[in-house]
Amino acid sequence: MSLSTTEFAVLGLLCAGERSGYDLKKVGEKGIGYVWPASKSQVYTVLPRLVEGGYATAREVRQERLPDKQVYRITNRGEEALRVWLEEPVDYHSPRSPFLLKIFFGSKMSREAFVAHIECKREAASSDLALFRGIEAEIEESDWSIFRHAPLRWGLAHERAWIRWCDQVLAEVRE
Amino acid sequence: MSLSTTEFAVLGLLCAGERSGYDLKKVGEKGIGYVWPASKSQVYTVLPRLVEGGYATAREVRQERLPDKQVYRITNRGEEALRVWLEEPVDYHSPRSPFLLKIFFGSKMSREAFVAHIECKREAASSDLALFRGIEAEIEESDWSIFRHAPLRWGLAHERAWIRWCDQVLAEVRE
DNA sequence: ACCACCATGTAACAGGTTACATGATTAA
DNA sequence: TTAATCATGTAACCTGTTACATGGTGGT
Repeated sequence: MSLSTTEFAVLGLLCAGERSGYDLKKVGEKGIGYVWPASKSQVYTVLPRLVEGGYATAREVRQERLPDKQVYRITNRGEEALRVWLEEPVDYHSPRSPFLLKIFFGSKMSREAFVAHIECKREAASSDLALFRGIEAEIEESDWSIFRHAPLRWGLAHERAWIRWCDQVLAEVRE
Repeated sequence: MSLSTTEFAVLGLLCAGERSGYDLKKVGEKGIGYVWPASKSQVYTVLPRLVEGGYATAREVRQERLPDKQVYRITNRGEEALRVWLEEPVDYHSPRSPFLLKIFFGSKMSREAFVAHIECKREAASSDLALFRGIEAEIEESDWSIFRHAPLRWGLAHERAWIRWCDQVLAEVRE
């Protein structure tokens, strides 16, 4: 029985301590959210499978006022499986980009639509950049390790590269 | 009946003229391959669906020596559908990166494994960069439009950004 | 009164991958 | 003779998304 990437992502989050599905969904959004987004239902689907495979254990927690919940804890086996997976090489198949696909077929659309696409992408990149900068600022107070910093820095570099690219393309189209 | 991104990608390729499934698979590999890779079986699955929807027509071509083949041609309806889709805005949800996911959980792996990941990524980026540079050189002879140039230039910028990022991370880890 | 948050799940569906299956021709 | 190219498809499977379904608590 092998685990999916999402399952390993959940195991990774469980390393920080006991969590419910609901917690994971929230914690997941900020943090690994922009690296490996997972839908709520996917998280709930995955958790019992981890228990089944012996990678985690579940425990019911009774609450007053609030609904009862299932809380999951990673097992030794889970930690070991995570470590092994983490240390395995990744394969870098280029991720699909519907955006670049449209640009590629840019000759089949109106000039206005093409420009609009680039402008829109530029704005999206700007706003993501601002978002990442916000996170960066927060981090500087609390001190984060390189493992959190590095992906964030990629985010920053990536969005900046997109902005430069958009500007170049816009300049060329307008001349 | 709505089309998937792969179906639009195929329609886009069919704009250049009649093609068989086999042709598309090959043409697809170089060109849009690094922007929207499609497996052989996916192409063959998609083609009859395009015909069914009236976006393309199929015609059998008899060949001597070589096996007979189905050749597909885009219809007016197909061209129109493509144009409409192309001009629609894209949503930019951050693509999943198993690589960054592993980096994020870098504290759970050995230092050596971590360094190996970064070095490996750097090499992959270098070799992709070389590949893109090769394509760029070819292009300069034949003259390509901005629509082909722009995605390629993104590829170049992207790989260069990765290399810089890897170097930064390696420097930090080693100190 | 209404909305957001807590909390968990199921079912249907979409999109895609991998492996399986076949078989002639041609160049090294 | 071995492998690559031409040529097409099916079937099983995996992963993930969206919509559906429920219901109490607490703030504005």
